[in-house]
Amino acid sequence: MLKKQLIMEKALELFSEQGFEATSVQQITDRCGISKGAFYLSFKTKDELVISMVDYYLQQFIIDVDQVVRGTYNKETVLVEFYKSIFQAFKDHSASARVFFNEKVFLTKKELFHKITAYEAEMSKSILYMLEQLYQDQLQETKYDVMYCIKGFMKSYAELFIFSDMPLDLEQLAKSLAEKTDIIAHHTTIPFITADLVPFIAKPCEQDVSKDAVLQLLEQNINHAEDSIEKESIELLKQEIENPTYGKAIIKGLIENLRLDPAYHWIAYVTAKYFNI
Amino acid sequence: MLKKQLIMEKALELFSEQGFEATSVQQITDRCGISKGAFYLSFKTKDELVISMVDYYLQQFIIDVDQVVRGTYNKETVLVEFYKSIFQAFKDHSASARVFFNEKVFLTKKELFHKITAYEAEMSKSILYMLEQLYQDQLQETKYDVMYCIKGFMKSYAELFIFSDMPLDLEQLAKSLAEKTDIIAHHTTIPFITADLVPFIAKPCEQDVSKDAVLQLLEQNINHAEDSIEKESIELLKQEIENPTYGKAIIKGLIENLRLDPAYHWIAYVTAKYFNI
DNA sequence: TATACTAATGACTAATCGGTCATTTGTCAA
DNA sequence: TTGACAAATGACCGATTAGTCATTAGTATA
Repeated sequence: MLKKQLIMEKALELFSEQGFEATSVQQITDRCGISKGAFYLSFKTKDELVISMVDYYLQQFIIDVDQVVRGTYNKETVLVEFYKSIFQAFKDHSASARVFFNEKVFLTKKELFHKITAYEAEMSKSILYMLEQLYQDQLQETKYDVMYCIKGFMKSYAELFIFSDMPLDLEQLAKSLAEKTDIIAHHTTIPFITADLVPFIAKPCEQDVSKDAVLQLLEQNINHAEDSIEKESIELLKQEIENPTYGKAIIKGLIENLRLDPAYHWIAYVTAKYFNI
Repeated sequence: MLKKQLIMEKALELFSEQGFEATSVQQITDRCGISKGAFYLSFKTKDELVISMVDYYLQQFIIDVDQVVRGTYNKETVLVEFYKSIFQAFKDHSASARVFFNEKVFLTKKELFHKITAYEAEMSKSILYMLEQLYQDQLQETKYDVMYCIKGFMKSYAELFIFSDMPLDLEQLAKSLAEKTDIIAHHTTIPFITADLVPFIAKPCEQDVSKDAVLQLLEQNINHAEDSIEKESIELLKQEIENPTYGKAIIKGLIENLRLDPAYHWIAYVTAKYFNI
């Protein structure tokens, strides 16, 4: 498992320097200080490496954003905190941001394109949730437009982090974009993305978390679990899905058990969605 | 010359389907219905093809935007016209937009990265010019931020054109984004990109058009010219650069001669910049 | 020490790449 | 019809690729 992480990190470096197609497995293993054979013990193919990397790096990003959005109860600061966490992530992980967001190296591989699109849709949901909490009914007509503006701000200002390493005042940037977002939200009168357009924009990704998908995810991870608390929590959540027994409090507790370990963040996130918690 | 265009068009199709590195010269020539050898009669290397494509497709885009910005004198409509032309271009050339803007396939090749960055900087200049004309002194502190917002709107909404082919109301989109731009311009109070930050952001590209660069460009194209008017105009402009003689009117006239032929749009654009016309 | 097992190696293969060049094809004027 | 020239071809080359597998190194148990 540690080997996998090493490979993913070094591969990310190389991908961000040279791109995906231009980076050979040999180069990756050289930088890792391992043999080519060892690579194929961790990943069946080069493509599988990339798929794992997308999951590894984008899940973290989505989770961070969602936690800020759902964890900040102060309406005055939630927008600022949102932008701060986004750009802090761009700053800390500029290599993966460059590879996965700005380049869309993987545009061509259908499976990966859908994966990335699905993660982007997750982020859109978090943003929409934030807007609904902030502006409630004031934003009926224009909330999708405001969301698109936010994503545009992100894409545009991310350049500053991705293509240069000059010191930037994150706090000031977050304040500036929060103000812009608030201005747009309050003053926009001409929407473009209307409710009837949304179904066509919504990308081919699971709108809701399906029962089978969650069960499969839990199944996959039940064996990796070493800590007994986590193993038991996963086991119990699996049973709960197949045969609902406990109340919300217990379910939430089990999920929180998982959320404590970064390795289970994603499971916690998805399971919470399934149970609407 | 026609062969070159055929190759560039078919290559663009393949690049947008599979990406640059993943597309082989063989595939390109197969789709063109020519032999591999014939390819190398038109382009010395695969890289040279890509460089030519960047010039061919991005120049058109920059010129279109600049013409709208400088040609629309009605302050009420310039923003709407600007967005309409941008998204019309995205709609008409979604393949090249996908390849050159959204993917940055060429991020890794230094030369190409600088080229694309330079073209983007050209567009930024056009946008800034538009903002200065529209808002004049009202936008001292925040004009760079507004420009970044505009570029963000473009990047975000361009998705709709690039990743789906549903019919969209261009007029409505342009009006909606024009309103958003106007709102941002009027209400923003917290700038992020301040004047002292700009020199660091400005990318390593020729800030002003250098004399030698223009001379070289004219030199290169003097032989391609078939129409005698155009050949003569280029010749005279070259002499004018080396030895200023005529007044603005004559120079502008010579440039306009070139602007009439799409093949010389770019030369006209650059030369006009050199003479500050 | 001997045995059994897994982890790790790197030489190897078959395929594909960008690019070359001797050869063929097509098109003129003579 | 011939000869001269340019346009076009595709077999071929060396280099590189993703992926394999017989072999070796390392480690734990008996």
